[in-house]
Amino acid sequence: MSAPKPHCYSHPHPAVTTDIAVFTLREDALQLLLIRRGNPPFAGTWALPGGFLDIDEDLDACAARELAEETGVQDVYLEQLYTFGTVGRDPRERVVSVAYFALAPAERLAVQAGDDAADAAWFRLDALPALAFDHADIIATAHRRLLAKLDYSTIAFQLLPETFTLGELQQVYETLLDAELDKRNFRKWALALAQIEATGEVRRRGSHRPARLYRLTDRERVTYLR
Amino acid sequence: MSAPKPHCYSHPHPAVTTDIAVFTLREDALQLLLIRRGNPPFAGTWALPGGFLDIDEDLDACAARELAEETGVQDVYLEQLYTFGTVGRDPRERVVSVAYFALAPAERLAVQAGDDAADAAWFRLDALPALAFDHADIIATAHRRLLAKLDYSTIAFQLLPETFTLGELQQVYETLLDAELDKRNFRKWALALAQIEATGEVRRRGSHRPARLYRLTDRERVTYLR
DNA sequence: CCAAAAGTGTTTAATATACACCCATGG
DNA sequence: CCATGGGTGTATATTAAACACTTTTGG
Repeated sequence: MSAPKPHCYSHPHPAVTTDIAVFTLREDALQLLLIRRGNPPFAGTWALPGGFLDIDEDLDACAARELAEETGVQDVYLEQLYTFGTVGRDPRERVVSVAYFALAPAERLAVQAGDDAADAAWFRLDALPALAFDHADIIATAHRRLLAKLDYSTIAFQLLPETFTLGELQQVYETLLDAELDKRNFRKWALALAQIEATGEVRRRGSHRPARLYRLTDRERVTYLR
Repeated sequence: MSAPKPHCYSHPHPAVTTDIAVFTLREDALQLLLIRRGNPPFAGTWALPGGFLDIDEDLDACAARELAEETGVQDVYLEQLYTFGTVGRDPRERVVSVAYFALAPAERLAVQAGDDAADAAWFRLDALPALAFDHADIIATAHRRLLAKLDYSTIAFQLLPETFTLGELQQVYETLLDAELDKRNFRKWALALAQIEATGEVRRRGSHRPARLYRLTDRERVTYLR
């Protein structure tokens, strides 16, 4: 039943995996992408997408590949989060997992279960199911990091499509911070960052004044403030 | 010549190591602890202390153990930094290194080469020797993180002994920031943090007014500001 | 008495917060 | 014409920065 084991070392080696916490904003809520595990351990349980590092593959590449294979999600903002390696976190063998977190606008996310995953779906962060391994810890760490980075980086812009209105940007911050912000102060702040510029276009949506569209000046780049 | 290789897996596993960047303040400069490698690869070259993860050992424990074994340094503030896993960063085999950074007051550091290390010594951060592997990258990342954390945490207090004067605290910040700070503003800020309290004792050193001693209220704890 | 670091407040500038009305559109 | 979200400025409060002299000690 067991496969041949041709990869031998003079001292024991842990396995190395990546796990990815992908956040997006859907239905005015912060949501997280999970897969339902198709194989043991924890078969049938929801988990972060992720998997084993190929021996000739960089860590970032592994995260991007596993995410694409298991969920169909590609070309998102990916950032290394923290490495989880507690003994016993995986019942099969010693596994050290390099966790990533990812952000993407909901528009760009065509999710489809693949590969190892029986299913892939979005969950509101405030209504997560039971999770495999220590993935609840990883998610908590990722969420903390995301909130901390709001204060001193432009990371939240990664949750918006290429062009967006100031109202949409404000909604992103309001959802993430779970707080209402003053419209005039927010706009002053956002424009003073000098990270966005008007495209010159407007968006007409609904029966009200059209909204000016903006884009990042330094496209797809997260910059640090202060 | 080669050892037996009794540890076999059905797919190839990278090796996992920890490397530790220990900072201290000595001679009014930020200094880093390096070891001279005793064995290939890079035998004779300076490198960060570190080594292979034991299969039943947590990552933090590995960092603490390797640091103690190779340099004699114990009981320092240790924090996971970033995981470096570029293919080819170690010529022997695929190695993923979970890097840590550490801070300690110079007083507590009785450095002695051990184990794998032919020598252990402090280097000013602005005068580092050639380094093994990608350790120059790790050090640069650690230094960036240290400076970033100055702004929003009490991490710098880890570079001071249990009791210290406000003048010493100011020197820590001035050295790290490479800038002069206003004494009155600095003291106002430090006391407003509500992280330190006067011990009631004073220190007499040199022919001038004795300085009040302070300690952290929440001892050995790094807190986040703002 | 001299040198050296410790200790102490006030004024000014910069930044952040509070707050209310008109605009342009679709239906 | 009305409902809806877009767009705009000023006054106040808070926080940060600039700045100089007296104190205590050892030698």
